[in-house]
Amino acid sequence: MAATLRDVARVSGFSVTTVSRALNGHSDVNEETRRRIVETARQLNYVPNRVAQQLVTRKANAVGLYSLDRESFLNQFIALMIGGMMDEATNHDFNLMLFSTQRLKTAQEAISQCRQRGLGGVVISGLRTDEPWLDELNQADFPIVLVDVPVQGPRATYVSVNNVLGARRAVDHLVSLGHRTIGMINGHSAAWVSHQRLMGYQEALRAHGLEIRDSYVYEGDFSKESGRRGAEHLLKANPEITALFAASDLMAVGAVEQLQAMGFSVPDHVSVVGFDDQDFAIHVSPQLTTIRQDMYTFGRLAVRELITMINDTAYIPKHVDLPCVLVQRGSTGPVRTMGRC
Amino acid sequence: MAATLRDVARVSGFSVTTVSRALNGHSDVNEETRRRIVETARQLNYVPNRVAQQLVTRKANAVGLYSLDRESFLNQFIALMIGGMMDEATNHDFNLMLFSTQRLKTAQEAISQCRQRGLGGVVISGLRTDEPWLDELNQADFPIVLVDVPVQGPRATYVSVNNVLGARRAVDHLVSLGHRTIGMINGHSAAWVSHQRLMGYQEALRAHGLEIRDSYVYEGDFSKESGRRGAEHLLKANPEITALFAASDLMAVGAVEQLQAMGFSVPDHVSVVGFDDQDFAIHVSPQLTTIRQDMYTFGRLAVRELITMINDTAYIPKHVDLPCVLVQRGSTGPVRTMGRC
DNA sequence: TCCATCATCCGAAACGTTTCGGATCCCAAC
DNA sequence: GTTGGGATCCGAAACGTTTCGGATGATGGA
Repeated sequence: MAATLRDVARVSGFSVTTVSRALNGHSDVNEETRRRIVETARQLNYVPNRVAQQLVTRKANAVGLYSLDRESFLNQFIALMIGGMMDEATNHDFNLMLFSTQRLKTAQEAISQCRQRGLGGVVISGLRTDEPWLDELNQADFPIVLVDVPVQGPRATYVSVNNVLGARRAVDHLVSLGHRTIGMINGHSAAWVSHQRLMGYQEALRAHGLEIRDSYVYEGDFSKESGRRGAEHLLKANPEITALFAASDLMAVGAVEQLQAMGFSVPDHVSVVGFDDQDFAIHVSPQLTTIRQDMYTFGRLAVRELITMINDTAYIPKHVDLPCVLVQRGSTGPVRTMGRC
Repeated sequence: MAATLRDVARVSGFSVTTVSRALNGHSDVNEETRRRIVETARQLNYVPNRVAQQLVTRKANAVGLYSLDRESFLNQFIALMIGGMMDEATNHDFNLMLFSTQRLKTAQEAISQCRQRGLGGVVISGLRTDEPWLDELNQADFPIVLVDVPVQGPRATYVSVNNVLGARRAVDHLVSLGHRTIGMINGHSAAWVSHQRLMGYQEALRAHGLEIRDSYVYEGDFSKESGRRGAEHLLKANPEITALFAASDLMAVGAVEQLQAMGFSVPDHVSVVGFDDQDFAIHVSPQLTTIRQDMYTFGRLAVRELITMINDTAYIPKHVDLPCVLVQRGSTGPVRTMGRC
């Protein structure tokens, strides 16, 4: 069907070897013959068979991506991240092959699937920290980049937003508005980011000389409903709270709705800041003050690190830690010094 | 490095041929020898090299996916759709290879890229109807499934939500609530879905014996801002309008915001129904009545059609047209017979 | 004249599979 | 005893590349 290297050789009158070397820009081929070979290749509409190339060079110019489940709450983020990965990969003339995390039983299985396909490396997203086989990963001999799950080895690393910093910025913002009693609605503890965000929250409180109370922290699960419950529980148990920091926009929106249902005005009575800056943050009322993660850049950096690893066997991968910024909108405001209601 | 078929042959004492046939479940191999071969394969940790397999069988068990740009307004949909594609592909033991639509110049280029990789077919999403090379696609000799762009050929088809039906359902719903003067905020005309939704809107009006007026239709561009402008323009020009149908949730949200800013209550004064059922539809106030498209199923069906085409050369691909349903929420209500305000 | 060097080209092996076309052996039927 | 046929196995070619290790001929210097 499609023209092969042999066809080009036959038509142009040179050997397969010479045609290959001509087309690949090697130096030991006369400029005139190269010209003729390139010409007949064009005429025959020749395109190299990458599968055959891959078999002999053992380079796929492609990486794997495990993703797209266990993270419904981040759906739109995934799209942005994949977009960034795609662009970075395309810049390096790489392609992306998608796998489902669904049926994944062990880390070895993921690596093995990629090896079968001849892929150079893999980025895995959507893992939980309590995954039993996480430890295998850091000593794997196959380039791996994890997303939002800490791991470090000679051929493995991870990318993440600086969650500690993000949480600190959220609290800093609230403190700068005069808030002194700040509650937190956290995500579930199986997510690494939950620990980090709690840490940032506590660091910030400490830095401002504020007291850290366990009763000010509610453990949710990133869902809107848990944000609702968190707000209700925190404000009933601690009526002095004037601001809430939620570890996700979804929970923040739930909290706002619950507060409004309880008769509080946001931000007049209680300020709320979220985390993520998802689409809907600007569609709710009031618009959500939140911490923005740049998932596009995130994806780019993940793939960049991976490709660097692939191209340079000696390269020791570094942890990529992305800054995030506060986006100030309508859900936060100065504390009411007169007390509430 | 990794064990090869030859290794298994050497260790087990059989020929490469027999090992291959044993492992692939062919009938002309003794059960006892098969057992021994499988055993040594397990011991050697043998996994078949799919690249080599692919080279000889010319089956990649993988399809391409062009996507992930030109459709920022549908970001989260893409994630759901890819999720569906992944699952369907995985069920057939297929993989998905991602490409960027960004640098795509011609249809031939897409097909050629996939061919190089040995892929069996491709699904392309995010095209515009005014793409100059759309016509090439329907007579391609390479299995193609388009998303939301009509094309039909021996090896090409498209999947789409039944936009006409969806729009009709939206209008039916409004009419059943007593509305008789219904405006529409449409998307830009470069999108095929815009034409379809307008058609459905008009069909429904006709079916209910209502007048079709051009002045009741505003052409937006799917953005929130254009929804805002649409609502303002339509209600200023036609104060008798009591309901709006927007061709996207984003425009619907914009319309609601604008209406509220103009002093109208939604749904007491004006009802609004959207299209898509995006995440944020339940986070806005009032929650959005809208037409839900099931993008997950959408992705599954796209890939199913493609794989059927790949596996059966004689199969004539069918247009897949997904039903969509009305989700009734707070943004629509009975018309106020007493007039507005 | 001879030898070294250089530019240019090519044959053949290799990558790891699948599969075509036998080969071998054994047993039953004639 | 011959034949036929089934069960079981294997050698070798093929898929479309890349690349190692030369081969060839021309050129220039000694």
